[in-house]
Amino acid sequence: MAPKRVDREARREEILSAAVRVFARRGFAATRIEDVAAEAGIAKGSVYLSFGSRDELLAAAFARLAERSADVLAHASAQGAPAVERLASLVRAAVAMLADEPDLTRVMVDLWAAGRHGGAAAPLDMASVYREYRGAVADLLRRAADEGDLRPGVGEPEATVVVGAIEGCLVQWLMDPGVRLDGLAGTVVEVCLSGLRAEGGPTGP
Amino acid sequence: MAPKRVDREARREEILSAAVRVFARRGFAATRIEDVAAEAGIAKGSVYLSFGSRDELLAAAFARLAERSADVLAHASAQGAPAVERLASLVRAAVAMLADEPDLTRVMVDLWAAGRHGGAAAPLDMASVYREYRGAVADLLRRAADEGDLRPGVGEPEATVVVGAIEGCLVQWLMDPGVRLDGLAGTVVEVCLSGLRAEGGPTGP
Amino acid sequence: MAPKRVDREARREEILSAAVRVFARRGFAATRIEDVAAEAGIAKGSVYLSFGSRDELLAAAFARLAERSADVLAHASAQGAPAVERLASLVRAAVAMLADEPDLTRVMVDLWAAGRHGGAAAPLDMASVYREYRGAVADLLRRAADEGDLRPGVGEPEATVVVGAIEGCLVQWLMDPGVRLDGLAGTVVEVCLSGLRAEGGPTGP
Amino acid sequence: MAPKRVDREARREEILSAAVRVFARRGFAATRIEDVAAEAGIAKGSVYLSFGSRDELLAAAFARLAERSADVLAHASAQGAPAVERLASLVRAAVAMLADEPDLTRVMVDLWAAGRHGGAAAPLDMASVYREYRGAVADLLRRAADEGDLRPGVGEPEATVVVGAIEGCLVQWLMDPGVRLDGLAGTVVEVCLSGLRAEGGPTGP
DNA sequence: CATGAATGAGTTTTCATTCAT
DNA sequence: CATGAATGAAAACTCATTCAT
Repeated sequence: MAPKRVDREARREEILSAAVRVFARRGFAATRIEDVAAEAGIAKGSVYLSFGSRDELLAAAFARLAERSADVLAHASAQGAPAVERLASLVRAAVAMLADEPDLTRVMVDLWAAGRHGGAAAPLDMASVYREYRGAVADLLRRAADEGDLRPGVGEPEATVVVGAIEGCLVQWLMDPGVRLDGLAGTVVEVCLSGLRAEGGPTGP
Repeated sequence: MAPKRVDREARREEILSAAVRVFARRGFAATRIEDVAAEAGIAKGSVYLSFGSRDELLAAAFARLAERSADVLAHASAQGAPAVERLASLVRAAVAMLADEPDLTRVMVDLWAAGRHGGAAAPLDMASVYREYRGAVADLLRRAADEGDLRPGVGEPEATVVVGAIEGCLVQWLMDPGVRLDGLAGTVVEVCLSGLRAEGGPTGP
Repeated sequence: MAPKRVDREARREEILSAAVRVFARRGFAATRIEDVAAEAGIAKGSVYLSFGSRDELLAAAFARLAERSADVLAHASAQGAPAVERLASLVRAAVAMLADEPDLTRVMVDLWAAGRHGGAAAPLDMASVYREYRGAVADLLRRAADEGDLRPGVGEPEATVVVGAIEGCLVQWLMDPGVRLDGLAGTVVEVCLSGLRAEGGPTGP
Repeated sequence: MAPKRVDREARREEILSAAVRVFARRGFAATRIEDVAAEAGIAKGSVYLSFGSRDELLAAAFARLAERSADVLAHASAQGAPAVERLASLVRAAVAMLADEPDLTRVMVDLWAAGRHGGAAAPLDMASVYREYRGAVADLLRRAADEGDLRPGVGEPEATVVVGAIEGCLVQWLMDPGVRLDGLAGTVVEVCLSGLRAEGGPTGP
């Protein structure tokens, strides 16, 4: 009976992985349950032994992403280094996570679409995920300011831009795989934290 | 014949606007031709007098967006002011365009989704749109560096981040309307161009 | 627009009639929407222009039956003749109605089945139909007793048996078409009202 | 080997009883094999060790009913009392049987439905059951007439009405549990055999 | 041109039945 | 024998698209 639990869960993961691969390839909208089954090497009906509906597959993909995001945030909050560095680490970890799971990352756009309207079942609370990212980043920004490494007054709006920079690069990569995600983390840190202006150059826009 | 052309075009625009409104509300996936017709106050079949298919409606929405983007870029390249300022103007114009057309902006996520896979007819060349934005921004970044306002060596990667910052904030707003787009442009300019580091603070990451 | 209403209604009736024919032939459980469409000479999807679901077809059949029943009862209550005679008329009218619509009558058993459990949509309030029949019969029984034609004390239980006699003969006809419905009304009246006992024979069981 | 046979048979009966309970509750159409298995406390596949198919379960329920009916008829034909009394006994026995097995009785409507069309395997020969009932009743009616207790000329048609009265009351009870089956037997006997007309009242309709 | 009824391909979902463990 | 995961046939229902009026 113990193995049952394991098998059930393992099978669920297998199917979900297959689903994520197909979603990444064809997009959620164009993916039929049968495509997922074929990718997983099982019969159509078997998908329903692990997932209640097509939408539940997308919800599960979201859950996987949310879990990865939570991991990233958990690691980020555990250190004792200067806040700027911890912030840089957070950005790097977030990008690394996306790069580690390119298929899940490619599904992101479908999660956004499903998050905005609702496929009944799970509301896909995308909002929370970003809220937590922003919160963590804003917190580190403020600490870094306190530590004198960033200018005073930074907060939520700046955090939105930092988080946005990552997601926005992601969008460009999704639309045009020619855009590289490689150096992304470094560039984001550089641009957002160090700034682009010349040493001694003008301060404001 | 002239009025015919005008009428045809006007009707097409009316329907497209109706479609964009519904797409913004329900999402493209959940929008049926009949919903668009109802929103436009016409009969289902009449939509087909202006658009060849459901996908063509989305393609037209994309075209509208692409057109607005082109306008933004056209304006940006016409001035004689310092490049940093022109860059700031470009960011502001891009954000203003999105804010001016919130419904079209809300459809963006569906355009991204359709851009990534093939919605039959028009491939929705999202890639080009962002490529042009990046090109324009990268160009201005380099000029600004030449003019001594930004540090040397800035280019495509930095442009990707700047463009990404805008799109990424947009994503957050789409997921969570609580996020404000108001001051966005200013913050993006501030963060990306001026940088967040304290005056005299550390230079690199 | 007026013709629209008529056409819509006429089309609905046509489809319903087709459905009743197929239900009578194959039974509701074994009838696919496509069978109904084929019988009506239209396409599957067109059935859905008039009926929201398969169950709605059965509900509509029930409505038709309920309507016919109401007609029967309405006529029965309109006369000035002696109550026994009006009762006999009621029985005859009820049987005549069933004989007039043999297909609808054959569907009865499916309506009973659906009435006992519920195909969501319409609860198929079979109970009311029989309640009204019993009420009308009980009423006439009491009047006839008052008029001295029937023994005193007759009421609901006897009405249940009278109504039951009709339905029960129907059941036997449904199971075995060899059973004739022809003289049924007469026999029911004879058995129930006049009784089977010999003149001057024993009174009670 | 003997115990094997017994066990097999006992298990079959257990499952059948479970099936009848579920059929009574949900109706045959809405009952899945899994529901039956759950009610019987066994696994889905195990049902197939005793029954070849879902329809066979219904057929078995029919067989159980047919068996009970045969018992009723067997007892009825064994006595030496006056035919009217034996007839009254038969009616009472038939009603008592139904009252003893309310779930099986509730399944009746599904048996009727299945009897009228072909549920594959066994044709559920409902017709015979009623034919035998009618035969027995007609026989007793004729004897009672011969014995001078009922008027001459009674036969099949009257038997159909007597049998029908029982089944028809059953139908009303099925549709509306508020209808009581308690005094039913007595009322049927009273109405059909003694008649409702006032002593010395009019003879015919 | 405008309409909306008609069509039928396409999908999801269910569930009886099988069979390896 | 018992089990329940796996299968895939079957059906309901949807909706883009067409076209007669």
